[in-house]
This record gives sequence, C-alpha cells and structure tokens, in this order.
Amino acid sequence: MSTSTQEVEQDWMAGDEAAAESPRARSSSSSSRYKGVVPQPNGRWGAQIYERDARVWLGTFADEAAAARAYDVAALRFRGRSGAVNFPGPADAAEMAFLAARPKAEVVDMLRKHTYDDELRQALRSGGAGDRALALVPRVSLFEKAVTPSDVGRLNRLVVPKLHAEKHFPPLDEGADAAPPVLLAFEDVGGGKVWRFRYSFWSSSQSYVLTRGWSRFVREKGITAGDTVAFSQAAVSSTSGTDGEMDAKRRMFIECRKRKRKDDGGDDFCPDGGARVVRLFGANIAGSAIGASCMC
DNA sequence: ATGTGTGTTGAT
DNA sequence: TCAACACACATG
Repeated sequence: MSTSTQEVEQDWMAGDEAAAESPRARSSSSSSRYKGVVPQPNGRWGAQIYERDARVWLGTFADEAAAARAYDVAALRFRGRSGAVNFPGPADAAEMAFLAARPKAEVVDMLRKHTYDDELRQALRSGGAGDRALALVPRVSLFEKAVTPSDVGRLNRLVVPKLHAEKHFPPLDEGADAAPPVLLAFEDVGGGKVWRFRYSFWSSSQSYVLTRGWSRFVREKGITAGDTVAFSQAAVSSTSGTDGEMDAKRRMFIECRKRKRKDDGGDDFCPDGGARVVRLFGANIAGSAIGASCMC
C-alpha cells in the first residue's frame, strides 16, 4: 500500500459504503465496523491483532479508519498477503518488502507511535527500490556455518568450510601467487550500501577465507559467535536465454541468525528478543554485487 | 485527571 | 481467533 491513509479513506468513501453510514456518526460505545478495531472509552479507537492466542496491541487512534489501517499493516506483516484486511488493494511489493525486512515488534512499535507512514515513505524514498527489491529475490539455500569466535574476532576473516567453498564459490588459483585477488561485492539490502570482501585461500591453514571487509561487516551488523551464517543463491531466473554470461554472475546470499532461535523463518511476535538476522547476498567473482540485510 | 492497554470472558 | 467490557495502571 503506497497510498496514504487519506487516500485509502477517499477510496473507501468513493467506493461502496459512502452512502451507507458515516463512521463518525456513531459513538465510541458501539463496535467498530473494522476488523481489529475496538472502541475506547474516550471515543477514540484502539487497534489490535491476535498472534496465536495472545492479543497484540497496536495502539490507539483518534480516527477509526486510521486504526483500521494500523490493523491492516500488522496483518500484512503477521500474516502476509493472505490475511484479511480492512482496505483491500493491490499488494504493494515495496511495502511488503519493507515489512518483511523488519521484526514484528518494530512494526508494532511504529504503529503504536504512529510513525509507520513516515518510516515507510522514508525507506521507500532513500534506498528504496534497490534494496527492497533485492530482498524479494527468490533464493535457494546453499550452505550454512555457525560462526566461531575467531570468525568474529581479531583475525578479521571468516573461514569458509572447504567443501562448500569449493562447491559454491569461484575457483581460486591457489598455486599462482601472482593471481589477482578475488573480490566479492555485497550489496547491503537493509542499508543499501555495498560491501566488498576478499575471498582467498590460506595455504598455512589450508582454508578458504573471506578477509578484507569482513570485520567491518561483523562490527556493523553486530554478528557474534554462535550466530549462523547461511549462504543461498538467487533462484535461477533465466532472464535472457541468449546471454550465458549470467551463469558466472549468479547472485548469492548469506544470512546470519542468532543461535537461540527455535523457529526458522516463522517469527512470532517478540517484543524484545527477536532473532537477529543478517542477510547478505551477492554475486560472483569479478566483483559484481552482493548484498546484505537484517531482519528478525 | 485522563487515556491506554490489559484482564477476562463469551461468541464465532 | 476475535471483540466486548471493565478497570488497573500509566502518564502528565
């Protein structure tokens, strides 16, 4: 929904029930015609949604429609497109991505503070299309690794399990000392920035590693030992069948979850402790783009 | 003093 | 799951 609350309201007014009855005509003592909206003693309106058995309060609103809209946003985040909504409309991919990229608790917080619209507009405006769109890229899992203390320590490198490195990463000319460094560029889906890591083989330890750039990423994303880094790859979408070059530039992803998690993707509403997920994705050898994002 | 949001219960 | 209702508790 790229439309503002006002626009939605107008659509609704012009739509069907404009002539039926005015919501403002009724008193707060009666129930709301909107799903997830409950009257408040003071004439205002509260919004709520249910997660499992528990009620999640979405805040109070002076405008009944605003409360309904808040419910809609929560429904989209909690239940996805399939969830019933007060103001049905064409699914907005950008907004869905915006929602998907944030913890439920954060979305709820924005609703309660009435800052959702602002945050959405701002996000869409500034790095917008780029990172959000990337977040929607279908991907398939490649492999995972639980990062060790040294992976997030002073060594400034991530050891990539040999088996997986050889299977999924570009081949490295380990013999040639003069070989140019292999760089992997990662585009940060969450922040829109681009990260670059050096990918190399350390003969001393006989291991494949991501070096330059890795520590900065770890620091900035707050990755800690025990988190799991999961690599995945953009699902094949044979765009132009003529150009076989895409093959060498397959976009790859990496995501990191906090150790404690007990649910995979299905994040239940958690006011505070949500599993933090850092996701990278990107592409290949010659320095194409790769990216990262955080979500709960 | 006022408004919020939870406790709780009964329906769907 | 969901809303109606009462009121304990925040908030200023």
